[in-house]
Amino acid sequence: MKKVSLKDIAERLNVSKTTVSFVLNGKAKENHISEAMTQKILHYAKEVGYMPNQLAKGLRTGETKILGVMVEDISDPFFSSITRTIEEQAYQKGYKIVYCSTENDPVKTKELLEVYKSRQVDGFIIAPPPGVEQEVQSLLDSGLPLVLFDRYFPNIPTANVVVDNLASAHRAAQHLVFNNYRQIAFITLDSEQNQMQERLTGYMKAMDENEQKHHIRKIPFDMPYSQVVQTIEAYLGQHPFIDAVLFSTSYLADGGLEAIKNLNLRIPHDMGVVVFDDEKLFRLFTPSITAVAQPIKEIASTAVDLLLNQITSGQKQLVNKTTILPATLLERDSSVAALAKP
Amino acid sequence: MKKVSLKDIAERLNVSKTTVSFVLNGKAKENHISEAMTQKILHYAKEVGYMPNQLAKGLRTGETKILGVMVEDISDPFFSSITRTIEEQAYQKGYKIVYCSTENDPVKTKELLEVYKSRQVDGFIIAPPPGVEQEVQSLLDSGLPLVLFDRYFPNIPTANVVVDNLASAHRAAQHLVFNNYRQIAFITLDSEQNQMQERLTGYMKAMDENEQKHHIRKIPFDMPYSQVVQTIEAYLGQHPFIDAVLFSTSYLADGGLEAIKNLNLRIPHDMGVVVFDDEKLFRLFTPSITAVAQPIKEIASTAVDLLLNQITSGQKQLVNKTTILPATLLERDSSVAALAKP
DNA sequence: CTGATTTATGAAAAAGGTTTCTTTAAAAGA
DNA sequence: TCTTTTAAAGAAACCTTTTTCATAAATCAG
Repeated sequence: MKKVSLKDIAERLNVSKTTVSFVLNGKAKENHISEAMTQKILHYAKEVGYMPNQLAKGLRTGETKILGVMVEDISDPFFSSITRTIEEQAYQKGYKIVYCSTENDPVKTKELLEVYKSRQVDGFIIAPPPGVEQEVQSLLDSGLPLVLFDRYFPNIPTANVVVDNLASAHRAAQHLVFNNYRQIAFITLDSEQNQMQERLTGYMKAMDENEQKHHIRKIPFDMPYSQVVQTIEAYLGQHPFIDAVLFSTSYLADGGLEAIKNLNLRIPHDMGVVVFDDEKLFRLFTPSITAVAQPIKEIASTAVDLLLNQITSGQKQLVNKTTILPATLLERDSSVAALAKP
Repeated sequence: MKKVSLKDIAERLNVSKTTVSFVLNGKAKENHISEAMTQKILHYAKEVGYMPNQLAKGLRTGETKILGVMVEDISDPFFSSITRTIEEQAYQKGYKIVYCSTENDPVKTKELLEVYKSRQVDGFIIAPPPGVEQEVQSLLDSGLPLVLFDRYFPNIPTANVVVDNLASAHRAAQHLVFNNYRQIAFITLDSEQNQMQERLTGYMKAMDENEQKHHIRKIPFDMPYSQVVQTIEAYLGQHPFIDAVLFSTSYLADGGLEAIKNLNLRIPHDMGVVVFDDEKLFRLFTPSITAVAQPIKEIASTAVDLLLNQITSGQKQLVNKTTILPATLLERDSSVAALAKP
């Protein structure tokens, strides 16, 4: 049951490795291998269950058929469903993926990038943490196929796929205004990443247009969950006039919902709620939670398509294109006017 | 900025590849490389940012420092959090992971196994689908380090890590009995996998001990979500006397909760609910959902430890050990007696 | 001073493929 | 009949490392 190599086959059949390699790679015809020989080799290879060693293959050809995927945290529902779709799409096209969680840590990310490069992945799909501009630029310079998603660096000409964060946040905030909420808070991460900045801008724009005050609370990025709950609880406690909250990420939303529950505030009567990123169970909540849903499948398959294009077309053409997809506001009970102000 | 190889360094420094390799692998001393030479090489390697090609290294040494992880579906919260912890643990010990979703499909799984073998992963952590006994046995035969989790094949002597499914299900059902529910249904997957069988047995044992009738509904494995909802809705509609449900997986639980909502049944008054596998948001539900929580971290780190032990100790010793971890019943509002029968 | 060690380094093989270049024999063209 | 093509297959280089073995000089024992 030991694994059989191409050399083994060649020796056993008394032919050269060359011939075997040609046949097994479907290049028999163009290299004038006789039909008899072709069949003999094919048959024997199948019989012994030959599988080429991909390391050797990758070493020689420079192609590994592996894509490196880097997300912030694979246990986050948003990222895990994106990754799932990426995996599916890539698999269909004959690619495997290796992935990792960056934890939004630039140091870890840089390490991981080196690891992936040294494993000669054929391309990258990355949700980059802040502070890795240089590394991304250098990937680009070395001509490595690369797609960023969820966030990107505006002054690096990569291929990106994101949702229209500004418009989505604006729409979400506007929706709360329509529903008669008058003191709308925006709870977000203290982050310079562009998706967060855009969501913030969208919120502020909506407030300005409606001549409402800004109520912005920025939570440090690495704060553990229990503290997030406490922090939001304290914030809402100290600002009792706030009658609605827009959460910029589902991580914050979870903490926020817990805080609201702890404060015994009734949704949507005492507090309207809209959340960035839908979660499977939000629909089943009582009341159901209004959410901005990103188009997971589209994001993932666009990213894969863009990447595979770069890979196959020898890159250097479709790059520097930011694909902006629309997000959907799922209007559910947690923000409904009729319920809010009877 | 092109990548520099060991050969490049050797040529540039006018030394042999051997010397460079020894130095860079910390084997300078034992191979009598002079301190001056050592420093020169180290310094230059750092200057040009040398990173060894892992493909070549793996090809030569047979070690890749990569672990293959196969789960049913990476977008399932249970599996994604397990995977996250596996990743963390493995990373700390210098291992990277490649993972894939088997979709519980034996054919896809067999393919993937071949892929991983041909990439020479150092070991496997697998939640196996049904029907891959032969492949698992052959992995074992070829001496490949391997750990199964979540489910396993009782007559294959692998290392396994699971929770005590029988006792957990028994405890969950018993808990419903204590809370005065009298017609308790068990909604599960139509699956021969041993974790499902054990949960079923645990439920039946509890019913028998309390002289209650079995109400078992098996849902086909590959049924799409919307149909799951319909099916459960129909089942509960046709069996109106059922006053509590134990769901054997969170996938079914999601569908079941939606069905219960559609039927306008009040939890826990009209229907007690206990769910296998906790989800982050169950705590925040109204009413909060009672769940059997598996010890994610322990499962993952036990699996990694067992695997790494096999790898480093040249395997063949700790194998054939099934580690059974306890699960926790998180008693929340969806199954509480006082609320149920006022 | 000679033979045995030790020190410091390099040459070459090996891992398992792919690919370019040859080689040999047969077929085709002149 | 002699040269040119083409068919069929093999030899060898190459991708990048690791590792065994060899070599030369220096040191040491006697």
